[in-house]
Amino acid sequence: MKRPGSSHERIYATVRKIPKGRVTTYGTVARLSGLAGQARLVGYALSALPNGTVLPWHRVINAQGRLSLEQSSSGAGITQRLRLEAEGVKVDASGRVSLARYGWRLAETKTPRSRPI
DNA sequence: CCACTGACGAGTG
DNA sequence: GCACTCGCCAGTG
Repeated sequence: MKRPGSSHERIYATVRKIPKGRVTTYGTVARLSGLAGQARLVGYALSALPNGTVLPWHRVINAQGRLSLEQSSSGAGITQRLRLEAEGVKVDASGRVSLARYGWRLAETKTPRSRPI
């Protein structure tokens, strides 16, 4: 049953489920939160994150496998990159991440092929 | 209530 | 790979 609560809470709950060393896309988070097709809502929810909220938001990237924040030329983009690398996720110079390698859930289930680690 | 903006996704050229 | 368009929802003035 769906709870008429805030969509933000569902999104936060989903983001919290992302295992360490893995990344996922906004669309995936939206889907797992019951908000399929509303990837923008995820981005909006994360942008409205209260100060001091504990959430692995840095594991959420866009469908292109890039760090949206880094693209937007924001200081936070650097933080996301550092946090990902600290977890073992390799980030390209262009802020690109291999979804085929670190992709969580969808990418993992849809592409169960061997992962050249 | 209307217009604009925003951490997106998918499609098209 | 890049630029543009449409669709989606929420917040702000």
